Amino acid sequence: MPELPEVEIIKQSLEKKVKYKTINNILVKNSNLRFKIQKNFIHHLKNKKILNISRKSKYLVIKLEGNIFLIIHLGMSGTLHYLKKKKNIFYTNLSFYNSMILPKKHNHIEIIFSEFKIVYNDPRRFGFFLIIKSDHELENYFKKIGPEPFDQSFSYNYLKNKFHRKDKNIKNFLLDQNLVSGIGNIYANEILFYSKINPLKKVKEISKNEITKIIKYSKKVLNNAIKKGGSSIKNFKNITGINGHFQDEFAVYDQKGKTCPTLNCNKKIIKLNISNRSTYLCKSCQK
DNA sequence: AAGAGGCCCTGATAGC
DNA sequence: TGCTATCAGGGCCTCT
Repeated sequence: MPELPEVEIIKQSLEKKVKYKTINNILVKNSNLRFKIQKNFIHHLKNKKILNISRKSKYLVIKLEGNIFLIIHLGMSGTLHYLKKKKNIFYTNLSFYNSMILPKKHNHIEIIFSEFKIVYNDPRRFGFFLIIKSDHELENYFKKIGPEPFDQSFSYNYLKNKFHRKDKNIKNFLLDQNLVSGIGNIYANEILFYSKINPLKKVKEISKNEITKIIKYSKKVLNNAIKKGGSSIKNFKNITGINGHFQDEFAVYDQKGKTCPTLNCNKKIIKLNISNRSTYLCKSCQK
């Protein structure tokens, strides 16, 4: 579900609630997430104060006392929910992603604080929680992950080198987290539309001018999505509170059959399947 | 050895 | 209404 902008929104709201707070307890109701919850998971988190919350591409990184890091990845369907305590009862107040009422099923992990708790819900269980025990190990964990579009190292020369003689198409390149991180299927479609590049174009064929556009629009699209609070699609039925609004501005994603938003282009948006991911484009604008 | 596709899993929706 | 098939925001693993 969440790509870089959604994880950034979650990070910001989570930070407000949990920074400098101490974890009282952890409840693991289902340890079978993408990866099995580690054996000493609870031990490493219990009674630890949260010192910092950061985001690395689509990962949340929570730093705790004692050089312990909790990595959370939300996979396709993971959401975090803030529940406030009143007279020893936890009330749903606000979720970090969708602001929906806490679903009845698939609440796998609860992180309990004195005045509230954070509940992790994930129907598909593609997400995971992982404990990392040192700075060194953390550095190592993210070693293979490519730069995010906001990084200095996501530069013209970086892309020029990575594109050189490579047969990969540009859509798959943007989705490969080892090459550039944080972009998922929605934003890959959007970035290529604004860059006027056909998703099937081989990266070795991409021009200098197009490289510049990819860099420009990767930042622009992601930044704009963050400003709009991310994209909330496929909402649950009972929603209260804050949603993201970027889905209202999709140029091509999920817009099959609609008219291309480019001025004076009257062609329809088409849908292709590339490596089993839905791909939307305007054949006339994207060459 | 790079690159494409299968697969992990549940739920929503479309079509019959 | 109720069945079946298809699809979904990710990414690891296995094939070729």
